[in-house]
Amino acid sequence: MGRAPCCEKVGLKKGRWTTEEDETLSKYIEANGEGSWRSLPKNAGLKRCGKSCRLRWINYLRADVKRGNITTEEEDTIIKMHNSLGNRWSLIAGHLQGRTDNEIKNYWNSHLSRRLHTIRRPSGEDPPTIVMDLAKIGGGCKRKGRTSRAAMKKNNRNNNDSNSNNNNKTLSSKEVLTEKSEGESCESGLIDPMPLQEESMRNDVELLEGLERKGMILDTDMWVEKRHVPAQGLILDGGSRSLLSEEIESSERTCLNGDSEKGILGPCDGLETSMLFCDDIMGDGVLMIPSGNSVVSEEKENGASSFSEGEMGLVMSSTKGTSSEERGSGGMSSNGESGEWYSSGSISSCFQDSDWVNWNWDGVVEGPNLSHEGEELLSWLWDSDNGEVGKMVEFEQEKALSAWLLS
DNA sequence: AAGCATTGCAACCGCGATCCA
DNA sequence: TTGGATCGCGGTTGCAATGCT
Repeated sequence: MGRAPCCEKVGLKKGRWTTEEDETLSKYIEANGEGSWRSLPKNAGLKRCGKSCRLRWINYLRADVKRGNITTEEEDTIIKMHNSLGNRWSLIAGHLQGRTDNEIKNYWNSHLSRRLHTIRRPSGEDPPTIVMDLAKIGGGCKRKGRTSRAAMKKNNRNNNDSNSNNNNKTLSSKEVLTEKSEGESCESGLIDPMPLQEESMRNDVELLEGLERKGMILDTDMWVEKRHVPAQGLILDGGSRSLLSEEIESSERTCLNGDSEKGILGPCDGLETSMLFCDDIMGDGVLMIPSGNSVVSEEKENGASSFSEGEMGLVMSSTKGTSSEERGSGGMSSNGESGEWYSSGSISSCFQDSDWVNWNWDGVVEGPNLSHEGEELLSWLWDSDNGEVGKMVEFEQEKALSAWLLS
């Protein structure tokens, strides 16, 4: 038996709320207060589900709901907090005055998630093959269809203030990101590096080379040509995934196992490689793990929900693949294997030695150690970003830490 | 001008958490 | 302690709005 419905659905109205319904709901709640959502529609004379009434009130009718566009400050806060907290929209919304979880969630899904990461592949012949830069996101190639409202507003703003962006102003990476993201054309995913990003790219190169020295796989060619999987795996972002997907799918030696809809690729007969794609915080992720282990099959059964918490840049060093269970929410593997993990909003710092943290699944679950989520939050706090964003969210960081501790 | 493609947002849905008798 | 009722959250869907061809 399933649970009882929250309300009698027969005869209830669905879809958009009319102004009359809004007025009715508002007047009733103003007179009687919030709560008792189940009985509210009947008492108020609304042919709506109680849940629908609650949602309408919380997301739209409440007096303290903030209208208008998400500001850049709010956007930065969202990004930072999402990096640490994952899809905990209500928690994030709690740090943004007047914003609802639904609004934050929608904004994330429609604006932020697809432009936070991308992959670059220099045309040069030398490795490293993969270069990632936070600011290289882009909405991809020129698209058809409606320009985003944000872009329209931006265009309007730019038209009104045509000189504002032509004065060699140094853009923050996010600004660059935003500028690049809206409907600009690109070629094969390659974008000329912005001056501001060159150092970051160098860091990426150095760090990725460092990881390669650690024996981790860094080179897509290695994957495509050698199909050799070292003892480690690497989660990449959506851009990496796309690139790898293209290359691997174009390879004769590769086959999809039919679970591609779930995001699982491989294992393939005769190959040593398995890949697990997972939706990640910033869109997509790729987890590369050795085939023949239990992780792949487990993930198939469980719908590849691992790593959906949204952490970015997880690096595995376990040879047996320990990460089959959900991370971040207590559902850790209990097989007691240990490894290393890292989380960051940028893969650049992902491979810095100092950022490597030894973890132990058992410890995460039951020991006094910080949970994964906590580690992430702390890593964010430790990662003293002296930039504007970092300053701006200091207070939010404190609140986030408090919220996390309380939770 | 019409149809198509795409976006963004409001709303719905299912489920876990919490409350309470 | 138990189980039903309710709340709250996050994922997903539907559709109006809008730009492009």
